[in-house]
Amino acid sequence: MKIASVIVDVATKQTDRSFDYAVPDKWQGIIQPGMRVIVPFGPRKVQGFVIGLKQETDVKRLRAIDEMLDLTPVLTSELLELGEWLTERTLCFAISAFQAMLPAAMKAKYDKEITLVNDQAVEALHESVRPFFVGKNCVRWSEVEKTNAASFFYRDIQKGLLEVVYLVKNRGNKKVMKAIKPIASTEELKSQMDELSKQAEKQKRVLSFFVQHPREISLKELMDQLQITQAPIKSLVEKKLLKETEIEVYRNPYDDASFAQSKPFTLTDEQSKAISPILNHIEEDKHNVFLMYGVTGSGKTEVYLQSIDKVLQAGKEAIMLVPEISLTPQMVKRFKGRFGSKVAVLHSGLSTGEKYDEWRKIQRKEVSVVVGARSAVFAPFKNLGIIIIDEEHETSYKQEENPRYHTRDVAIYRGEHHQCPVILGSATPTLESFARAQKGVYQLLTLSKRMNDAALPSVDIIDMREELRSGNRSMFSTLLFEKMQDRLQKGEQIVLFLNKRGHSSFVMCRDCGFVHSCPHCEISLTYHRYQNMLKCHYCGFEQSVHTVCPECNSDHIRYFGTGTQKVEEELTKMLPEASVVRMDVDTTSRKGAHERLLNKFGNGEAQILLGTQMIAKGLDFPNVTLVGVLSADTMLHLPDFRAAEKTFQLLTQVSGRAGRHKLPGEVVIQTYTPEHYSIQLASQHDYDTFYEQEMVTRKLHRYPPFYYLALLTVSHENIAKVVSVTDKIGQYLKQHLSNQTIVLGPVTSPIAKIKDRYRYQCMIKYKLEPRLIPLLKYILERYQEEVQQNNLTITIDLHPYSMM
DNA sequence: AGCACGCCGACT
DNA sequence: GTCGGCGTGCTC
Repeated sequence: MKIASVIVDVATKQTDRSFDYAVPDKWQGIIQPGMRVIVPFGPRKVQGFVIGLKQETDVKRLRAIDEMLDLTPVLTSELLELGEWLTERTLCFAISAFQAMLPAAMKAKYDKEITLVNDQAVEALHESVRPFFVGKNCVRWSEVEKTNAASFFYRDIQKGLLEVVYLVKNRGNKKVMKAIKPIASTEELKSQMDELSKQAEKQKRVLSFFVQHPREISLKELMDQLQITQAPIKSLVEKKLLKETEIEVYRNPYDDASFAQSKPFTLTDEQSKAISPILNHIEEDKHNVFLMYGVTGSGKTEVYLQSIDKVLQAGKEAIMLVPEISLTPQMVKRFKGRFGSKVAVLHSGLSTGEKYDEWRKIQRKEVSVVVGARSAVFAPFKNLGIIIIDEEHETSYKQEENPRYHTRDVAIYRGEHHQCPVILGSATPTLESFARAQKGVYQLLTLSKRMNDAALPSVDIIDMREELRSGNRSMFSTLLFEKMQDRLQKGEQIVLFLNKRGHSSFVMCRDCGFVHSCPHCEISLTYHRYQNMLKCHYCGFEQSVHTVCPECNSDHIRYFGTGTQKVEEELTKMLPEASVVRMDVDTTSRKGAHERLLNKFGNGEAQILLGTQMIAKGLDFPNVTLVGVLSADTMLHLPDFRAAEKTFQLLTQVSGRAGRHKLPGEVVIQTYTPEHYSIQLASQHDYDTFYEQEMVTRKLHRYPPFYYLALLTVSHENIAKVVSVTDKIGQYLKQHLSNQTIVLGPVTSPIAKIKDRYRYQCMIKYKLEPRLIPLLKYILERYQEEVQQNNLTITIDLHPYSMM
């Protein structure tokens, strides 16, 4: 095969196809589909993926592959096919699909180097260029860019004094260690040993070591073991008896030794009943999707663990997906405890290099279980036996950038390919999944009882309007405050939940109603007390706080709404004896902060854990007996048809943090809309009724699971442009789609402007619309010119999770 | 996306 | 007559 089809790393519509390259003779039979290569592309060099090999091409001026980046393919044939499927299904570029399947470390970085053609050229260089070449003959372009000498460089390049060299670099990569191995036979080593002079005592020791252990060993280890320095080893290397090599070492974010072995539990009757169809499917290599609907604390994890165990016994591999694993070191502990070094962990808390190392372990077949977040669904296993998605309803399973895929869809694709079961687990399944289970598309498995016969916590709903009327203006209701005092006295722990970070949600002038909003985004600024700044949570804009209103000069500036910072302040005032751990994006952004904060709470140093979304899931602390939800309605009023569902899920998940062990748990939910069914039903732990009721609403308003959705968003700096383009697209869709399909809009996005760009959208609701994808593709092509020239962007999200 | 090429106005 | 601005089109 002399010709390779390559997808190049240039994410544009025009280059979203394969380009043919000649395979140099030296790589004939070595280059395979799924490998990364460096190819010349126009005047520069880019990274690319080989997607196929062939003998012939119509291309007249073939160029040759420049470099091979991999010795074995990084994408298996299954993943190459999956990439194609993703491209089609999410309307993304092929290159984006491939890159999403690999760790970020494998993405190329580009740079240029400017080199001197010859030494004499220095004299002729422009005077502002010459200083760069003192004592060296090449300069990084990135260095030049920082200065204003760029144009003089161009001139000298044109004059032929300088030359441009394009570089393609692999990012942070393998970490290697020096190692030593014998290259002579054991006999030879022995005889050489005798020939050494008496003074070469240390060299003898080294040789005798390799006679006994004729294997590769790291230099450091060898030196430690024999209590010697590098010198004697070096001499032996020079004598060509030993060889210095490099071995790949893994950065080990989780030290395997530190995980206590955990033994399988005996399953309850309910668990055994749930697991048996899964085990059957594993035995018979059969694909099916199971929805494991189990209340919080019902022991879903143990079912996962034992299913995976079965898969490993069958010599196959397992993928375990969790929403965001850095949140649950507890989960990692359980998996490492059960499966030890067979487990790789992939999540956002790891550095680029660490992620790459974990990925390499999978590729090199050194592990057979992966525990990880969304992207771990692409783990390059070849013999998959099961895929499990825990907390199936979590929104983080949907990628909100290209390719906009849902982990569940990818998991099912791979499950079909490998003929293995896929398990979706949740206490509050998405309506889509539960409806499919009801229809028999998925097989429903139910766990209705908590482990250890623990009761579900009792829930009190507090009407905050009543509190206000009776004169309580604090953010804690009387009941919640009393209960908090009680727990502190008993030495038990409290979790407080509020899904708003920062201090206040908006700042308003009470005289004229002026609200501080971001000049680049149509959204109010949030006050951050710590830095005493107003911040935009969308674009990062910051400004200092005015003491007088910029509109009317009044000094009646008030801070409305409550964020985690404000609650923390209030807590230290009202309960000075309690130690509080605050967890939100602001306190957990630094690496390892997450785990540190959780440990502080876990080992009892703090009594109160206060946090946003991120503390709602997966945490399991036996001493927590009270959970307070400070404001249950913040989510309910978002412009999102899933608002009720998300509220229900969140309240149920948060409540589930209480009383998971011996001590009974209590939950206090504070709200301004206590009558809302999602709040009422969450307090009664009644998913089934919630499902019924929410389905009625969805049917009425023609939302999923009754209809599929597609969201098309157009953005541009000029509002008139956005409106006219969106309008044209809307018209076109309305004309060409079936009359059962509903095209809504164009309307402004929920956030009308982000980073100085106006945003309009069309929503498409459809049941059966085979022409939708071709039509959307056509639209993208049709507006390609404008996209390129005018900086217009069109984003299409098929099956969106967020309407923003 | 980059990058070259080419056309046009402003200047030595 | 030359430099540098930016619109246009191509990359196997």
